[in-house]
Amino acid sequence: MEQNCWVIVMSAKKWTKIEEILDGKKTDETVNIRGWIYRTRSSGNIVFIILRDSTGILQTTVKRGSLPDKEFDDAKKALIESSVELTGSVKKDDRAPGGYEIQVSRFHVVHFAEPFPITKDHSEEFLLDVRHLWLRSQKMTNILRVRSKIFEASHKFLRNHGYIEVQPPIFTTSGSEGGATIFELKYFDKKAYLSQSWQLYAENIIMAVEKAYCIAPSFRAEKSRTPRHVTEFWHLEVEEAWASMREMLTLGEKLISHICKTVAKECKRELTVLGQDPKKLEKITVPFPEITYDQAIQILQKKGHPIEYGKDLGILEERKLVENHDKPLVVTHYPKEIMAFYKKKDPSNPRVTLNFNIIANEMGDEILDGSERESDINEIIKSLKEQGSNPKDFSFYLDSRRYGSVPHSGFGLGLDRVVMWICKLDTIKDAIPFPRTINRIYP
RNA sequence: GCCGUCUUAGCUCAGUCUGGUGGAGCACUCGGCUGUUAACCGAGCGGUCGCCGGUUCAAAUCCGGCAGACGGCGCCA
Repeated sequence: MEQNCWVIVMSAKKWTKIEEILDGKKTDETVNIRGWIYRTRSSGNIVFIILRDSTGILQTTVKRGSLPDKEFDDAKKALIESSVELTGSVKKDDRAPGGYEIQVSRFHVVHFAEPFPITKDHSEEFLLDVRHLWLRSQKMTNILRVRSKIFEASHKFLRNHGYIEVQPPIFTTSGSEGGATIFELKYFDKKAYLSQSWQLYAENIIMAVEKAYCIAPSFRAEKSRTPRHVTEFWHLEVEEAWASMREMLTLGEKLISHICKTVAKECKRELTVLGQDPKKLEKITVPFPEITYDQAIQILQKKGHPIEYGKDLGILEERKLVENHDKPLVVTHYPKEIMAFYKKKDPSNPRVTLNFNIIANEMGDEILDGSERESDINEIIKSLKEQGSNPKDFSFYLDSRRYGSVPHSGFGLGLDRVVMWICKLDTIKDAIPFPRTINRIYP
């Protein structure tokens, strides 16, 4: 009964965020705060409890005699991650981490936590096993904030430029990147597949709305064991009728630049904690340096890196190319034979396609991939047959070339890789809250 | 798909080379401490040494097989 009254009284109170206290806005005031125990230490008749909320961490001191004995005893025995509500006086104190502390006069444990599995010694693998709990860490919280801002900036930018957000299906009947890497599942008594890309739908959608985009998960059953691959990733895709390769490339560069500048401006604190310098991101301005595939091969050979014309650029080549760059690098006009069927041949050089890749500086991996699309239905059917696909499975897609086909272009941006790049993460697994990889689908 | 490494307490690891009663730190429990900084001091709790087989008087340790995980490359965003 007594406890219920306390809850009612507490819930009527105003709650102060830890951030406000650390900013010095509440010094010498009495405040109510609530959160989770981040660290706790006791020494006889004083307990130091570092409390965490969504905005930061703050030391609180609980002294016997300054509050009811039962509350002192509760404070002493509450384990890490217990949830608490407390009242106390804010004091500036250099002995406290962050420079401020609360001297507690009331202490209410909302829930006594069981021993928290994450302690000071842990491996990357273990943290993935308990990812649902590790999300509470300062590192993951900061990443989630930056990630949210990247998504927000992307939506705003594209909408401001007149693109319509159109949601694609996730259940599909055919892939776009070749059959080997697609997830198959039972769809009642039929086979279905998880979407690898919205592109085949997008090329129809633009015949209606002209400028379209989506942000949706894409699924790839690639057995990739690298720090840059997850099987479920968030894909930002843009498709536009009448647009040339050059127009799409320019849009992609502007989008990336806009994301960087927005995050640099609005997530300064998070970036700094994560080890990224916001000033570096502010300097990601358009245009980006640009080379053709042919030039890339020449540069690599000149640097003494063994590669032959016609071989796709791997991570080692891409890293070499962006060495000492402070902006992403654009590579265009890859050989036709290593490109997907829908990429348009360059009329002035049929050996290559009108495509572009954007490689992130420092990280050295592809984040954006785009092209002008092949508009000749016979060329597409020929390419589909060459890659072993049955054109009949792509009938709805081919309709986009049957009824008023127009030149058009588009690109895909790997948002998780953008998060990884901007937050300077060692692995893409930390860029997404619950990563799915070749061996992990839990939690 | 190719190559490499690893598997011992809830977590992080030593111990394996050179076979002989399974260890440390953290976490947790109990005790001590009125200013700690992932506090400290003392005690306690905690194990099918990944699994199966072999060698041996004796295997965490040596040999064979299997499984799982991690890392690098390829494929891709």
